[in-house]
Amino acid sequence: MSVSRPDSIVDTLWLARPATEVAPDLVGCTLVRSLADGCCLRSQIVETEAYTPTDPACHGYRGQTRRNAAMFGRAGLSYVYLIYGLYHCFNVVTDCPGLASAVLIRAVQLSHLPPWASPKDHQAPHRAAAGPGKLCRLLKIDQQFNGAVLAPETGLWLEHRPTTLSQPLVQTTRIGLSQATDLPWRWYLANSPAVSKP
DNA sequence: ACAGCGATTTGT
DNA sequence: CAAATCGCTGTC
Repeated sequence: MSVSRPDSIVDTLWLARPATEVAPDLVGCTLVRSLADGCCLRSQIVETEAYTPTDPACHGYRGQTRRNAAMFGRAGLSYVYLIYGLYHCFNVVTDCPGLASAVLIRAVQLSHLPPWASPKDHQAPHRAAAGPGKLCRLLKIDQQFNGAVLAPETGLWLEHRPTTLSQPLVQTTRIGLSQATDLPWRWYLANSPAVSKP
């Protein structure tokens, strides 16, 4: 008899592929955040971007530093970094150890907002986690998760998506970059109100 | 050392 | 459109 945890992604093999293959497959997956007080937040990933070792826009493109070390780790780790000194961005590490490869989670949609969501979030609930910095703030994802394993034990993990997506997947260019702006490595769920920039 | 800038968000 | 504000990068 094994303890049933059928939905959590214990196996990380499917993440050990190039970020450009994993990124579209992460759309539609559930991102779960469980907090020490027992509060559990479930959200659907609606927008992702891929970053690869040969990609000038990738943080690891110019080699490993203390900040980006996690993205050189094994698939299934989380890479969290601070942007503009005040927002965190959350990535799922992919591909083989030694390769700087990750998928940025740009937007999620929550079924229920947590108590600490702002009044503005409640006015437009589907926009509350529309953006990489906003979703980290809302899900309380910060540097403590940098390099952490994505698993129920750490309080942050993935669950498989349904076999068929509710909407078609759209592939476009990435957002906010000054380099490699032409690579079509952004994916999002068509018609989703939770996407950072439809 | 130090200036400049970024996978962002918000308010003017 | 500018501010907020930390860490990495290139240059002096």
